[in-house]
Amino acid sequence: MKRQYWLLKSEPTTFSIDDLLNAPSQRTGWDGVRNYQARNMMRDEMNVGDFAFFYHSNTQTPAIVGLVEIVKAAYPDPTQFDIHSDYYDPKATSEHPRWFQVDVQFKEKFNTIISLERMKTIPALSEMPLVRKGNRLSVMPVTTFEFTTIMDLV
DNA sequence: GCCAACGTTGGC
DNA sequence: GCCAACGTTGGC
Repeated sequence: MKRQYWLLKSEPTTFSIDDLLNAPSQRTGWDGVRNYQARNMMRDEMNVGDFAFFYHSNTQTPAIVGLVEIVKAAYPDPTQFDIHSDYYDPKATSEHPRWFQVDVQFKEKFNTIISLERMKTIPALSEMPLVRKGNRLSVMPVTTFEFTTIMDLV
């Protein structure tokens, strides 16, 4: 199957690339996604073997900071059932889970981070939802062209 | 099913 | 901390 590319946003104060670097097996469940469009992409389109950029949002310098690989396809996000979790969803049941996550594996932490500011100046990246004002999607597709363009900047 | 009110995201 | 964008909720 042809490898697809994605971008995953995370607030570094919640979960950073270093948290992933230091995680057991450098692997984690990408939990907490609570947006239907983002969920649908994870659940319906992401495949094991796909690559995703790790993006730090809501921070001083928003930027792509690394690369991860999807190592487990979508399954119910356990935090939706955890009453003590910030991500608890009272309307979700194990019979009818509402939210899904994938597992990601650390691949690379970039020596050069690719800031949002820089990406906005690159014409080849102008179609990315990321660089458009007001975009809030936390999971978004990246084209092969955009992927190689960004990897050439690293 | 419309749409106003409200809440959240996330850059700045 | 502000606020634009936009998703969600709930009254009707």
